[in-house]
Amino acid sequence: MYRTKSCGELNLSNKGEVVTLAGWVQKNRKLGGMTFVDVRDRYGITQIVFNEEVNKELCEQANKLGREWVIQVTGVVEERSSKNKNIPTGEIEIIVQELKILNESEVPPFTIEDNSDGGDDIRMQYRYLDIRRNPVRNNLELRHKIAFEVRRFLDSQNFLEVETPVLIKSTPEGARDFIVPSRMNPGEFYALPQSPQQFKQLLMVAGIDRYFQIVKCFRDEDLRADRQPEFTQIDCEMSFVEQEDVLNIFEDMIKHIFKFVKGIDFEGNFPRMSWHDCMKLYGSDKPDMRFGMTFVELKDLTEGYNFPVFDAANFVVGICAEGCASYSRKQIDALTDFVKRPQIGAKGLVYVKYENDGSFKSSVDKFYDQKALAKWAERFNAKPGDLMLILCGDDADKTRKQMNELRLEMGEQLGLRDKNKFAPVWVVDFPLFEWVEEEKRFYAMHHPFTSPKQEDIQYLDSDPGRVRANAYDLAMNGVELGGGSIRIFDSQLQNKMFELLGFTQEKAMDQFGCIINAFKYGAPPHGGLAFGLDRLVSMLAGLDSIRDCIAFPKNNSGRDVMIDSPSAVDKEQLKELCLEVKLG
RNA sequence: GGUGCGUUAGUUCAGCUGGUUAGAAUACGUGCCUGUCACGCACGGGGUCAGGGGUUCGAGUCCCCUACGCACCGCCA
Repeated sequence: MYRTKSCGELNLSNKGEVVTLAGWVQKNRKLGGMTFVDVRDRYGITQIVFNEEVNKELCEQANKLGREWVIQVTGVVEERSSKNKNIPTGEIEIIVQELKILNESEVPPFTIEDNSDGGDDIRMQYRYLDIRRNPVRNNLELRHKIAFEVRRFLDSQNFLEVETPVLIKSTPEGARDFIVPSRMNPGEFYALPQSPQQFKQLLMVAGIDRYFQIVKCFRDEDLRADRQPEFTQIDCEMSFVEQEDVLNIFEDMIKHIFKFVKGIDFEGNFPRMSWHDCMKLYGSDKPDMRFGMTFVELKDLTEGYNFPVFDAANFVVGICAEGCASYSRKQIDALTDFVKRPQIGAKGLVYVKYENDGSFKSSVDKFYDQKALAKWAERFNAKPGDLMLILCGDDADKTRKQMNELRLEMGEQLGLRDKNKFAPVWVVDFPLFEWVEEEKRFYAMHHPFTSPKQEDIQYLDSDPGRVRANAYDLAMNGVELGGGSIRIFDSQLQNKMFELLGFTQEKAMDQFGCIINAFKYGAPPHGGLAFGLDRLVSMLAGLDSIRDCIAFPKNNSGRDVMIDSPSAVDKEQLKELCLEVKLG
């Protein structure tokens, strides 16, 4: 037996026991004839002591120990004469009788401590050392707990976890597929699933009326701090349900996770907001509801004052930053630069300070008198001391998007984006279609199986852009945690959708033939959703990047710098696959 | 495909307007130190300044290209 106790569990109640511990050398402190060594394992750190006067040979051996050597020690648990209140085992230490070096270690490239001196790059390259650190391991433990609670909750609700294949069929709609060549079928390829969408719907046809799966999904698109090419979804589908049922069950699931993982109770039900209102008030379909500062539209109030910039724009929108009238010229210039960055692309920023004496001071004083500005302030519901920030543009959607960035930046600056506060919102009534100008055609905003709202079916032909879908997202703190929809289960309506999306019958059969056929055999009404597990974990852990809660993540260019993938393959392998690589 | 920032010791960084031998902290090594726990003290080793090209009497510093990293835009049904 390598150990009788872990390095995190001993305390005064174990005084006098003879124990054996195994772990890594965290630190070696020599004080003259005495040597203290911290031994670390997954559970904690325990101090072991060597004394030259008691056993010189053992002490000399201890002095040779280097960081991250793996050792096994046997000794007696004793009360410390000077205690360390900062760690759970700080009241005891082990008087070592036997020391065995199980393995030596090279000096690690960075320090294995909570505040490591290593940067992201080198920590990813040596991720197996990084995971020895508490912050990273804690994230993995939290991830485990969340996945565990998801299973516990869904099991209690009669959901069945079913595995679906990873080698499936490529469909050109949506994100790019990762493709996998088939040796036994030369010239043909599998695709890795972007989601198990079709399979979970087929499971509904198969009578598995409550399905879920915690499953890897793959999308060959560019990465972000919150996007990895392979990521994990909590994928769910239910039969004989309406939107209301789905929202309620999964709201309960999210509440269950927060309660049992973090001890957080939400007050009442999650608010719901239509997609249209979200865009109008927040300029985003994943609004950060931790703070207000909602959009106020001003175009009508700006007209008739010969301010060329606003007169030339179709759309004028602003936010009111409470108590920010004291912002300096420098601070406002910085905000102007912020919105003018190419990523945001605004031409400029108009400000109006509502001074404490009740007067207004603005960047457009030349055009608007105090009376006009007072009317603006009224619409903003502004108080003396507030700062109004205004953007304009021709494209209302684009301008709202820019204002969204500014709103989030102001929320950040004012400390309103508290990581310990969680503000969920169900975004509902998404449009069914999205017009893609470059291709002059409609695309399914969610996916082609999403059902239109019953009352909007009448506009399918005349005004497709007006049709709303039974689709929904759960947003929290400005992050899209998940989303889904009620699916079409009527073959005729499904065919109509394919037609509107520009699929010929042949193309629809080629890509979705299986599900079209399956729906001929008694498809139940069904719907579902999927949550991003990585995002959920990062949210609960307060992380800025989902990488920090993934054991072995990929870097910005989709590379695993630890195992150095992707990589070239042997010519023989390519030959077997009938493939030839030609780099442009 | 694009934009911005970055690349200097094992690591994290500083290095000003171009000017002697490129610094700090930490890590590492050696010695001292009997209650440390971010131990302390002393000494020491450690650099292709990402790579290439250019400007200059002179480049870590300025310019261009390439590579890599991070953030973002496009993209992500």
